[in-house]
Amino acid sequence: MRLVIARCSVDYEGRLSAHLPEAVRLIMVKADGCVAIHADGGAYKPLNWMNAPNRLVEHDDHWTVTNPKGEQLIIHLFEKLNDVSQELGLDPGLTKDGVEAHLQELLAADPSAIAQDLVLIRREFPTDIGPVDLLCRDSSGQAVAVEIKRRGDIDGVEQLVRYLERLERDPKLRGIRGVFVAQIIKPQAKVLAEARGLTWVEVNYEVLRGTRRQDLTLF
Amino acid sequence: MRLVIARCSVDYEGRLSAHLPEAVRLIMVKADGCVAIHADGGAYKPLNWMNAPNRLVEHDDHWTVTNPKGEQLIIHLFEKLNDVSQELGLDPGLTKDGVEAHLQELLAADPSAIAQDLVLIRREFPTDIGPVDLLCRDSSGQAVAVEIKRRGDIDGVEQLVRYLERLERDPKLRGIRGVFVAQIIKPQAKVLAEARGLTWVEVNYEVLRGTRRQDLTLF
DNA sequence: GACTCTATCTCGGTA
DNA sequence: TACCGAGGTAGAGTC
Repeated sequence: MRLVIARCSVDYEGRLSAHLPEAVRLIMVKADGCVAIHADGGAYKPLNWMNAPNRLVEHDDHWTVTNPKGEQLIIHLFEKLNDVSQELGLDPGLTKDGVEAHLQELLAADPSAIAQDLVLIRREFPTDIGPVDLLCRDSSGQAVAVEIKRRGDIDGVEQLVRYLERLERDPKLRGIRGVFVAQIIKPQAKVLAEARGLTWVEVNYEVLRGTRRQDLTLF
Repeated sequence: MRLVIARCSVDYEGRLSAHLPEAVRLIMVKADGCVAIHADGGAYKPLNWMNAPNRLVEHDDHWTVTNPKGEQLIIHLFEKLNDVSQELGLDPGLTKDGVEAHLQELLAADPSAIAQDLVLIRREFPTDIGPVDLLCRDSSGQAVAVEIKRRGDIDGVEQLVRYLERLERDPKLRGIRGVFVAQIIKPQAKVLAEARGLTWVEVNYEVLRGTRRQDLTLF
């Protein structure tokens, strides 16, 4: 990794045009070749960047970074205040807990957290436009498609509607209904879900995990 | 801005749990207090981070970063390889050109670029599931909802369909029709738009801007 | 390679 | 402040 602190101006031409007037900034060049230009504030997103793969050419007073799509970043350097290079080596990578996949695991293990009478048929039940998170049946034998999100947004409702359209064509699933499940569901998404004839349920990850742990320790 | 290159391990507890095993990484601390931990690859996104506002406490062998929501980042430092501090000063900021907002401005100023007989009623016309980009009328007095995208995708078509459903309920807008406008519309989106009874128009940003400039200089 | 979907999304706008 | 929508979304996984 190379870290250059310099007074510079930057121009990006690609999916849009963007210009940064002259100021002191950090230019970060990683081992994979990607370039990011950071100001001294404004969270982790750089002001401008170019992902790998790309070609970086250093001239006297400016650098050009070009990627295969023809997007281009031009960095004009007026004054270099610092220039450090350091090998970091490969990173072992991040492990996460508490994302949508975990929510899905917990609910698959115990669909009654969604509705008391639900029984799981399959996780990631395939349709020709992608897999439904959970396919269940209720006590009346009715098929139920469940879409799970960490945050319930309008997109998720649309996704479930698309799946239901497909699933309805399967004679074995005729009359299938949909449940939209998330930790928090936005008001718009609730309105849309109801307008589309779906029900929605908000669940709590911590409580679910707690319940599940109890289940596991009880037997 | 402070740049520390160190052998470290990192734990984040907050919206999820995340763990980084020991390795050499860049720790970036910006003037606003935000902290980001970068590996030497994987584009511009850090492995772990904590946005401002937060409180950073440095102990001998570890740092803790806590934000007001109770999220916490703990960085264990095993070996410091580099530690540079440099004032960058305030950044004048990025100027962009060619985003959806500009397209919307241009088309609001001259809806005839979409269809010759269109007259603007309102920009960002509100519905209970969000605002429609443009609400217009045509020469026959018919209401027309316009959804504008930089890139015309299936999502945008569905968005417009949702708005039309809502708008149709307003007696003053009964019979409203929809036009989907973008610089480039994907074939799938064109097909879906037509299937949903919408018309679509591809517009050219450069030409629009040119036309508008001409308008302005002509009078 | 194209498509799909998640995200500690980030970021800006607005009520 | 919270909510909503755009993004050069990025990044991961799948087909």
